[in-house]
Amino acid sequence: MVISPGPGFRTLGRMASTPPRDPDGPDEEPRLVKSAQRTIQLMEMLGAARGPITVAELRERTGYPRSSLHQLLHTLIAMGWVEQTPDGSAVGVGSRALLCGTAYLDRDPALPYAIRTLELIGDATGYTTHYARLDGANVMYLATRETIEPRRATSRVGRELPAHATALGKILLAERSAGELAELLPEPPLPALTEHTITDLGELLADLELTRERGHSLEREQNTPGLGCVAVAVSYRIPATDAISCSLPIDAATDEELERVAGVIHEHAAKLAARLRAEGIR
Amino acid sequence: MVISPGPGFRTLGRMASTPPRDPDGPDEEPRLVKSAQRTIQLMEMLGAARGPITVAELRERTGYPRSSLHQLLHTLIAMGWVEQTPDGSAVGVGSRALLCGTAYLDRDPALPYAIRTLELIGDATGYTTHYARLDGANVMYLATRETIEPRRATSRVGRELPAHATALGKILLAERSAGELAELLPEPPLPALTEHTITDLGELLADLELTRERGHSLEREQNTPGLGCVAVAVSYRIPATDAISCSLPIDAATDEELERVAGVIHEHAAKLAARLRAEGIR
DNA sequence: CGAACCCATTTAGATATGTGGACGCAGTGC
DNA sequence: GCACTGCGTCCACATATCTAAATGGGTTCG
Repeated sequence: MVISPGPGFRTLGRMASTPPRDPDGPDEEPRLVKSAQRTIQLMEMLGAARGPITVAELRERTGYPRSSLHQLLHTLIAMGWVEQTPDGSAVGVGSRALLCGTAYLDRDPALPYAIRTLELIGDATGYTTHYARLDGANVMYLATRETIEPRRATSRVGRELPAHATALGKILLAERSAGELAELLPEPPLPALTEHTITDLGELLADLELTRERGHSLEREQNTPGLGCVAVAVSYRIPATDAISCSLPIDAATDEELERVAGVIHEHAAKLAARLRAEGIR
Repeated sequence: MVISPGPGFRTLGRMASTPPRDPDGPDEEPRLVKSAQRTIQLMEMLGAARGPITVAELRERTGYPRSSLHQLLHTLIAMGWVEQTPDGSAVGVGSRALLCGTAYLDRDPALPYAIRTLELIGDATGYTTHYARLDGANVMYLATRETIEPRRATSRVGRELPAHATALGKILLAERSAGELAELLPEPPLPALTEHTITDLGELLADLELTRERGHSLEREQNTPGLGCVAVAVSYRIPATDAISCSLPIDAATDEELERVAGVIHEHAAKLAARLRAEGIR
């Protein structure tokens, strides 16, 4: 029961009750559900961790009070979205989360076509091929067609890499206006994955301009030592959100070879886009 | 990192798989968080759907009041776990959920070894190979090594199929005692995926007995028309939770060929299990 | 052995959320 | 054009959750 205070004061606690929030964001969200937010944040934190992490560490990182955290974890464990290590000392993402997350792939009508295209490109070039989508400032791998030597480290479906450090990302960034880029990209300096990653914004913009003229994007060891990449956008949306790439061992990544591979990808990507448009997939 | 399959759970959570719908019993639920439960149930419902579904349909299936559902959806959309179709009329699983869910795969120390084993078996047999784990009454596919002709329909990582309808599931069920099976399996009749699926419990138990004697499990068109399967357990846990299978076109699935393939899987599965035990992966 | 510490759980009061109904809008059928 | 229907949003109260502090069990160290 709340005693309504004197004149002028009708707030219950809504104004003063934003302790752990961005004080800079002036845009008030239309009342998000705190428990739901925390639930999701917990899952994301568990997902971002290398392996199982202890409850104490979770508490530290989230700042949630002990009892609140325990209640949430109990709920998530009961539902199979969080699992405990056999000794019960640490927690990690559970199998139900995998089941649900991969449903994202099923939902995507473009993917079956994309996968077929990857097969064709893989056969034609002999290199590992990827299909990815721009997700904020990152690219997310949606499908992979490995060659004999699997490079699991970088290719797993569902993984994200910074867009500016990948050929896939750069061809997609090249479709955006300067304003969109400013909103999309993180504050410089851009994070570096290798010593070749472009970290300077001006340099990136110049590279994007070259990419636009060229029609495909290139990258040499900018995200993974020993690998080079060439990517082409799949234009079934404007701006394009999806792209296809081939990864080459750095020794094979000569200008001529990259050019040749780019041609192959271009051809298949154009056919794929035409097919998607024709199927009404937007 | 161990899925606790039914029994074997420890202190924290009780099994509470359903929404709060039985107030009659002596419910000693350790107070699950309602918003968190709903959040997860929403995600699971979205994940189980074929594609995007309308809010109205969600409301029908969940029974949540309109305003509550909208608040939750807003929260989930703001966090990227739910996405709206371009016209805003329907919702589906978002990309962040994929990112988080696939982290389950990264967390599993056995998987890198398993993937290498799949490559070897795939090369040796020429068939599509799967690595899967028992998850309740289902098997969950954790890794796949496709051959040229991808059978995406059944093989996607993260998907689950009823254990009794798959070779992978049957070899794992064969490791369980009658009591465990009774707890694990759904009420008969067992759900059928094809006309060949075993739906009778007695028949299944007889098949499991044969499987035990044989050392590997067999299946012909019990889950997918046109496909047969043979599977062997990976014994690095007791009872085994993981298994490896090969899928053969039904025409190729003669007794002799299945026997030959089983031998190959057996050999590699034994090596894999030995390696996992030696690495201290339990 | 005991003190100090860390942790999961419990509790009661302080907040945040859930709920049903009201409202305005848009599409539909007559 | 109008009533009807279904939807998303808003509101205020009833309810559920969150929080901080207290509790009790376990482990570590001197």
